[in-house]
Amino acid sequence: MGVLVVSEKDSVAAAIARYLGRGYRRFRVVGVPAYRFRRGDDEWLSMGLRGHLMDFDFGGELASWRRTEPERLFDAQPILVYRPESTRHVLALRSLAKSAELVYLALDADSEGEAIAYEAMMTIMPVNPRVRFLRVRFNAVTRDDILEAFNKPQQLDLRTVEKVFTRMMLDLTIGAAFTRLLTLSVRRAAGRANGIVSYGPCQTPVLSLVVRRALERENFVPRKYYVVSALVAVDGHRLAVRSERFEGREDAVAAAKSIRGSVGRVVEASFVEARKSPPVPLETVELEKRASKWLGIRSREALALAEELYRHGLISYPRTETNVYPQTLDLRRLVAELARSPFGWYAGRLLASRLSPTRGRSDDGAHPPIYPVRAADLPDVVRALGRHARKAWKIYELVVRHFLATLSPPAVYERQRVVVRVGGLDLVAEGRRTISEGYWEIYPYERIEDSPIPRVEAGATVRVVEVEVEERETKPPDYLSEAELLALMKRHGIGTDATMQEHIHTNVRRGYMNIVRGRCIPSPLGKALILGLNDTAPHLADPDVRSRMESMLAQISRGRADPRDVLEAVKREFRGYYKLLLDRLPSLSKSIAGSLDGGSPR
DNA sequence: GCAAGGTC
Repeated sequence: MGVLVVSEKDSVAAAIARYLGRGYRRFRVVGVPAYRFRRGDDEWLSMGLRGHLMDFDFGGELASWRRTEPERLFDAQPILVYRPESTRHVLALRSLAKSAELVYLALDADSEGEAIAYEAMMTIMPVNPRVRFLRVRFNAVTRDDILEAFNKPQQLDLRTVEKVFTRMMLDLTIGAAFTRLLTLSVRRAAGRANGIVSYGPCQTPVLSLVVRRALERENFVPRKYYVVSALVAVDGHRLAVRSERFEGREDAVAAAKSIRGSVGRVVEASFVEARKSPPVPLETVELEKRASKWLGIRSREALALAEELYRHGLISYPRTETNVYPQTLDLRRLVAELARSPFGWYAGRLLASRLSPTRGRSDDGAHPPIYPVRAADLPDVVRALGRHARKAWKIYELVVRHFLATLSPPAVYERQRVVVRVGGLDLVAEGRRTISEGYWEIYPYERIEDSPIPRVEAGATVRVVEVEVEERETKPPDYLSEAELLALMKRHGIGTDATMQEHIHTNVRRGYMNIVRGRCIPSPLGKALILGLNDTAPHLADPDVRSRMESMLAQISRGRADPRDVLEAVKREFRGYYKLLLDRLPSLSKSIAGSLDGGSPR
């Protein structure tokens, strides 16, 4: 019998051939890598796609921005077409499937995988109408998981396919309708012939988060406040202490005067042991946040570098929302492998202990967390990656250190707090002292420097040695950092692990914002767009539009809603917003056009 | 030329 296994990417196709067969041969069909092996009496083939084969688009008249009124897109039916860039994979798939009797759809075990499985099935059926299809689902590309999945084949989940296709149609319809409307009217108002003013249910809420913070910062009015700071003598130590805030200078001065040269008592002295747990296994968004915060590498570049490292077999698949190691992952073997790396001094030590990894709470069902696969040093990475090597090494190092940290003990430190009361005034000193470094030793990014205060006893007498009033000012919030933005996107459910950094980048590409030293600074255009939308149809820029849409879509895969009903309901909602925009279009486009002085949309 | 989601 002839059997074909279709997976989402070449790396998985190769792994399947390796685990299911006893030896395999790699070959190419129309340039696409494929694998041949025997299993029992059967002849098996395995090939990987490159994600989706198909996409929705507007055809004919609907493709014309000028001839079609954008609002008409809400009534139109987008068509499913093959992506031009997947031609070779379509041909290869048909060629390999032509004589198969059974096709295993071994795409990733997530929603997109279900849709891609359907696309593969649609592609094969015309050339081989009698073939049987089975769906296999595994949530880690390990021998055990894959063997088990093939022992328990399942059926394609058509409801999930419908959910994904509905989302694709909605995103296209909504994105195209608003982008065309905004673009054409802003061009008219600005007297320009080019430039795009886009709207999207992910990109625009992201921009809205950035603008919101920028406005908070720019509208911030600093306020002066005062604190009494003093140096007190206690038990032969000197201790720097500080009062709470005073709104008025006179009150602070009076309080300072009242304690000058006075004697008081320690009313609280707590020196308590506290622990900081090591991080949970690494998922994409965390990698991006940490790279931005600690390495100064932007999310988009961090993911691109991680992909390079993955392609060179140095780390596991970098697009994942899972932060729990699968049971089947041999952690000890990985640590042993890392013992040969520049981090071997630490890995070797871990090997001597029992390995108990931290664990998070999310599992995307398709990929394990990001972990190092192979030991490498800087020269190895330079040989493999060439010109990107320096930054790639920093990412690799982060992945290795993070992995080892998840297997390490917590950091233990002493949290110190002393309150002295002089007259009626409480003054506080806080400090900390490390007791045991724990995972900080391999994960210095999170290390907190010691700032110990002397150990004193409650009840001890204190004498004020020096006292002064400090004038301070409340500080405006900083622009949103990229790491904060990623965290907010995750919280609001905007985008996926693989796309979050793209939504940020789309805003940069469109000229809506810039990232300067890790901070997101909106441009006048970006601000004008968000302020304009907030004035006319605020729901369009609401950080929660995406998650509301997603929860409606989820009803489809749960079998609780008909896909056509969801499609119509969401379109009706957005068409309502479209009408609101139309009503105020002249002033909206004028204000956006006005923001373009000196800059232009891209 | 529009979006967001896969993959490289």
